[in-house]
Amino acid sequence: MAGIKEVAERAGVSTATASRALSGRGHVSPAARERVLSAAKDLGYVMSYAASSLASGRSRTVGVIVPFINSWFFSELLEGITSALMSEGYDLSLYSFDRQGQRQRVLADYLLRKRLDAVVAASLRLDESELKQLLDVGKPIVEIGGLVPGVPSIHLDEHAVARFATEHLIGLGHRQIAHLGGTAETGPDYFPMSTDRREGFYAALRDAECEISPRWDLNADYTVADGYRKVKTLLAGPGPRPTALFCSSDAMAVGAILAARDLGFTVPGDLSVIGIDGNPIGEAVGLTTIAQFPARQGSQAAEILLEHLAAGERPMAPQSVVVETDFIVRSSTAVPASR
Amino acid sequence: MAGIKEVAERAGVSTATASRALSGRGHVSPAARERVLSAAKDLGYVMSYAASSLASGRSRTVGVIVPFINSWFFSELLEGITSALMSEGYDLSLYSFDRQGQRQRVLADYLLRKRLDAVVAASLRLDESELKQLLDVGKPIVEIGGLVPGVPSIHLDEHAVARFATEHLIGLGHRQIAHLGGTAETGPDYFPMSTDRREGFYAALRDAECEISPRWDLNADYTVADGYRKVKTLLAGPGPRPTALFCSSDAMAVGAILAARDLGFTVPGDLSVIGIDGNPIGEAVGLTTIAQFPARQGSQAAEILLEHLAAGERPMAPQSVVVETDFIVRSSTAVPASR
DNA sequence: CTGAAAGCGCTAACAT
DNA sequence: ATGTTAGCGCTTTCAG
Repeated sequence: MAGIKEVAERAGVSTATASRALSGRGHVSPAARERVLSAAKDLGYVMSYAASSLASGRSRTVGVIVPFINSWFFSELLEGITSALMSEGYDLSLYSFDRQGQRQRVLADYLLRKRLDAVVAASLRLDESELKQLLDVGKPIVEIGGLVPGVPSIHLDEHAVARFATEHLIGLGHRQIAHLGGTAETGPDYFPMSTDRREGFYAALRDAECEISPRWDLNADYTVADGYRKVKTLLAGPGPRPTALFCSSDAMAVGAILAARDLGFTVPGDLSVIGIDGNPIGEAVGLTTIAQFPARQGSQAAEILLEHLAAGERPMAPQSVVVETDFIVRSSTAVPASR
Repeated sequence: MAGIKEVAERAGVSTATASRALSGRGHVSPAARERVLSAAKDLGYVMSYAASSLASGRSRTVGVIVPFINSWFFSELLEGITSALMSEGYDLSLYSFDRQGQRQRVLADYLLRKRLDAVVAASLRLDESELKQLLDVGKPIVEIGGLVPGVPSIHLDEHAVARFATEHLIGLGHRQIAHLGGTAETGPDYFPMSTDRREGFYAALRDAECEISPRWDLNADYTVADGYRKVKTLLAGPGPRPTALFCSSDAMAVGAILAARDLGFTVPGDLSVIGIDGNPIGEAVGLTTIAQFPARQGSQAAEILLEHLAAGERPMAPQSVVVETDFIVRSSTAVPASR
């Protein structure tokens, strides 16, 4: 297998010039560059990343940490990050942990050493010392969907979005509105995702002086199945029923709609349902939702990092990007039936 | 930042011994090992993977190639691969391509060079020359869900599974059975996923001498939304309706059930529906399905690779593992209504 | 703009 | 069991 030495020889230049021509760093005469490039092509030259990385300190690899992969949001996110990274020739190293000392190992070993040029962390909860470590090492990092002081982040305005969704229901005339949020924690490693949404929801309720009932505050694990279960229990139970339901995710909202239908209720006739996400799964049940385009968030995060890496070593400005959302009105929300 | 040299010094041994103690390769006296390990801990030593990789030719990184990330099957797969890899301290490099020369670049640059120790390819269609390259380089590789001659693979017996599902419907008394398969291609890079399932379906139909109608042969893109659309068109259209429907994926089956319900049909009363996957999304609509546990497939693939890497360099035996499935009967299938 | 040469930090013979 | 030493293949000063 040909190395840079063979390429240089064939092109009649030194390995230094070959390296410069190949990497695009430093000046090389057009003629020399041309010869190097074609020599490389002739020989089927492929750079050794290990060697390059050892010598230069750059690895052309970005680490991505997610709480789990199999969820609509995070897999879309990954999709976006992957494509942004690949089109710049960067590698993506994927990490996901939720138990044991894996967290320590990943954060310490992988992030702190030359292995990674940058990190995108989704919902990752960094404590002070971890953050300090990362910043000390000078690794660019961006958070998606979580706030860590001092770290650039991309996220939606959870509070405002939840409030907006709730106000949509209120605007339609609903006063009895239930809340289906995410289960509190994904463990200590990651941010709970729906805390701010819950607050936005209640803020809207309070402003409109709607009744607030703890019986109408549900939590599920973000899946269709659990949303179905929890909402079925609520609707089938005794006591007054809400006329509308706010869900922290579309998947749970779909579960909720199916549960309502199974009990003989109509949506939106007997129950209006709104979700957050823009998960296509909602289409088939006509779910009204607020779309947040996670793939775009992912590629945006990657681009910020890539730009930073291209520009050089100055520390990252802790910018905070609030992503745009679309309000998608379908058929799951309507004015409440008059009683 | 401390290197192996400092660690060796502090432990009072040579770097060679330190290296051996740290990596576990070669013999080191318990005493020396102890001293090295504690010196490493004291200094917060973290190995440089670039250097290690350059010197040893091993990168402790496994490449994973998937057609896309955001689908239940592939993200479950990834989940399984990730956890198997992480628990052995391996890194996972994620690739996904569907256009441009990315394919070439990934296959040539990444797989052929020292960057990766092994590869798991999901549904990846390798042509002869690519395969030859990979085998020449001696990189262990396992395919999931696709057959490439000479490459070890993990997959279900698509034909048998589809046949089994179809025979379940036939066994209930159905004779008018429609087929909802996957759209033919994901591009030239990957295997179409449902070809064998389609054949198994028709084999069962032929054996039972059921009628076969091209009008009842649908294709969708594996999503709930598209399944919904296609089935709604079928059921709302003129002409005889099937009494049962076989779907190549649970997501499409869910779409089908929702479409049927929206048209006022009951499932399974007017239409029995069966899927393949074991996607939890089917739970909420009572979908009968054949579960295939992709996460398990992923970790199995990773374990095969890891074992091979641990054992040394002999070429991989092109074993072919057929994964187990579970038949999960819920409420979407029943005997046809007598007409 | 180009070349010579000194490493990057670790591993693996080889020798002891 | 341990130490010595020669690289792994590339990048990057530093001279020219």
